[in-house]
Amino acid sequence: MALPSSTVENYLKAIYQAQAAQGGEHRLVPMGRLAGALGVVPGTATTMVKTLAESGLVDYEPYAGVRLTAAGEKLAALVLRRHRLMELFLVQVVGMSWAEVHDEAERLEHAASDRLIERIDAMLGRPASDPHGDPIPDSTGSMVTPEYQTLLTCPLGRPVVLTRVTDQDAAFLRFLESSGLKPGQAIEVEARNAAADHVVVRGKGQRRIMIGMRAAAKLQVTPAAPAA
Amino acid sequence: MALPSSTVENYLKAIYQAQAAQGGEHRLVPMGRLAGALGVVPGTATTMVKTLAESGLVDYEPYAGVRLTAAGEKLAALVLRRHRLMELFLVQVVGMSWAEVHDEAERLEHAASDRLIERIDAMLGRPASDPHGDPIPDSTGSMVTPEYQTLLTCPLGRPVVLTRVTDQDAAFLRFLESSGLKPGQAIEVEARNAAADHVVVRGKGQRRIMIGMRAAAKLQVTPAAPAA
DNA sequence: ATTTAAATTTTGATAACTCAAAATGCGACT
DNA sequence: AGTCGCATTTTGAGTTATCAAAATTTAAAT
Repeated sequence: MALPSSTVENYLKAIYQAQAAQGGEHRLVPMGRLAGALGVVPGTATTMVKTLAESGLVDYEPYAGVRLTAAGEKLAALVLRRHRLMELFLVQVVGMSWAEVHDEAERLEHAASDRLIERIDAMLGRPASDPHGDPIPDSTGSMVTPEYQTLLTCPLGRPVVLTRVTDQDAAFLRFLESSGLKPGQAIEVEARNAAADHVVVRGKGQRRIMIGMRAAAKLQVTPAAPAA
Repeated sequence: MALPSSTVENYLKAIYQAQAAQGGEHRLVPMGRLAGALGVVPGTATTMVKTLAESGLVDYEPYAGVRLTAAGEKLAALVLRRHRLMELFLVQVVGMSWAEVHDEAERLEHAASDRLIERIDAMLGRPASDPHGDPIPDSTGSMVTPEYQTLLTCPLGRPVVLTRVTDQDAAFLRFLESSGLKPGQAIEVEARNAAADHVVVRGKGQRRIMIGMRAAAKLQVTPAAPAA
């Protein structure tokens, strides 16, 4: 079996992420959603998915959707591993900004050899997560995906740490950065106002920030570690 | 005009390097040679070259060969720039070995953005040459290609510095490395023996090495700088 | 139970790149 | 000058990935 083309890698990655976004491990991803995520028309996605199914990488149920097999899931996880290690490398070693590494990694992930990825992994000290807080699968393709609370669900007035940002849009990331909201930052949710559709956050030692609820749902937090 | 595909970039690079290898700037590269360099059958090269000619990147003379236009030459030089900066980066920053970076850079050169390349260039201090001693074009695509002597043409018994190695074969490079023959090394050609088809070299403070003349022609040197 | 709206699949084309093998042109050698 | 051999080009076909638009299926609404 030949190496998967970068198109195949992108389909697997998109299916993986759509499955994760839907919560259900075993839930089928509808074609329309997949096509949208990949920027192709639905007919194209149908065609490609049928060939992926023939390769044993996905299960395809006509008119219902698609889901990764164990083999497909492993491959997808390895693509994610390359992507996330590359992002962290670009930030920590090359000094690129948090906001601009996603697109770069999107292309480099298909070109980097296993050897290079292994080197980067070692160089960075086998990191557990990338600059957005997304977990990095290990070289066997297994990954722990902790469940975090979001700014919408965490307790009010309690210190928490911003842990993960589940959006790669550069403009959004630049906004967060300019507001001091990067993973690792200690923060506190001061108030939520459903009517105004916003959440009030304060970064430790920073000024108050108001964020729409749609955006707030993308910021995941963990309870602040008690002082040692 | 859309970005050139990596296929187009590879054709331009191969034509550039074939022209350089032929010495003549304006000499035509025959189709057979080009096809061989790219690992395709001659008919494929003919077809591609005709489309490159339509894009104004090359001049094509049927049955005679192909040559880069000014536009094609600039593009080729920028591909070479990405390749060579990437190689140097992989060696100096990532710590990969001299012998293994060529293939890696061969793929990364098509995926790296201008922004990343600029960052790498700055990070490395605007280097003039890559780990093999090949000159790195600047961001406008212009490059100075100094003419060096080789182990076959330099004076005997005179101290020189190994400056450039014009072969990317990993096994050959590993041999050179294990013999202490990397660019920058001070050496001296002790003898040449045409009948035996070999050259005797001694690295400063190292043991004597015999190299076949074919290989010796690929090692370029400059006169050793007089002690300051 | 029909009808209808939306999603999905199918069909027919296209673009980029490639090969195998037949046809052609070019230069060299008698 | 004529022919022979080799390089090159042409032809026909295949692969991968895509789109537009027609046909179909499913599920929801009346």
